Amino acid sequence: MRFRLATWNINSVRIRLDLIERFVRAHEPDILCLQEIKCQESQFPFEALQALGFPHIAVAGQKGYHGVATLSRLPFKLGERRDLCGRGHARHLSIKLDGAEAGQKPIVVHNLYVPAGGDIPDPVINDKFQHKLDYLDAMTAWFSGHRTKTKNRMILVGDLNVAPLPTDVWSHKQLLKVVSHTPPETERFEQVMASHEWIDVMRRHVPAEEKLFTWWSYRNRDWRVSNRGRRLDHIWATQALGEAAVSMSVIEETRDWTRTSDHVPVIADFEI
DNA sequence: ATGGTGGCACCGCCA
Repeated sequence: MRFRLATWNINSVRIRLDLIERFVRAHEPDILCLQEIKCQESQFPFEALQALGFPHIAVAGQKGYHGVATLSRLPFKLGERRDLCGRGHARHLSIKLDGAEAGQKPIVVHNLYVPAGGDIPDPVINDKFQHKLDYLDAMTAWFSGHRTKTKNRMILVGDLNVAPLPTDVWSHKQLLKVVSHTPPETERFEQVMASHEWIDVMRRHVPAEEKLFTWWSYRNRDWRVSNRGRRLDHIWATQALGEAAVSMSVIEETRDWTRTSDHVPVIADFEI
């Protein structure tokens, strides 16, 4: 079984349907995980996305903010929608892929949108930063509770809003005090990864010495020239699927499209 | 050192 998985923080699914169509036609993902859909499930453009070749759709939405959706050409069962910090935010959704081989566990795909954390990296005066740290801790606790780390077949994708490595930001030194790359965040990020021996699929394909970004601020006019990017979007796999991710690519071309998202899609091909 | 942009929904919030 081979499938192509893509993740993209779309920053409003409703106003970027044309860009989703353009991306899907060019890259033909079998599963597309979207974050920041910014709408309720009742407002979600099911018909338009089904028409793009995704008959199977799961949505966790809320009014105006956040929200994730997983679109699939392959049949799946809805897993769960976790509210990790109990604030009623729609930030997680998991699915279980059908068609697994006899005797194998299903493949679970987690789609996550970790809180951005606000501007000031101080949990005492900035509750949004506290929430982000709590959210990462809750992820660690959650995955620590999973058994059979080597046999569970799970993929986790999404906008995790942390750039963990020095080469995941345009300037390690200048961003150490900027939310997304501060030590309290990157340390927790490492703890989440360790909690289930998650594999960083993107870094399996691009050496840690090389810069690798998935997000460029809207505030930099010429994003390609200034290249002040960060790697905020991630694809992880459990040990049982680590070798199955046979290729990975960051689709930078979408960042040049008119009225696009500030995040670009990341694709991984799995050969199970 | 500062301000720079964008979406949604409300008369700012969140990113």
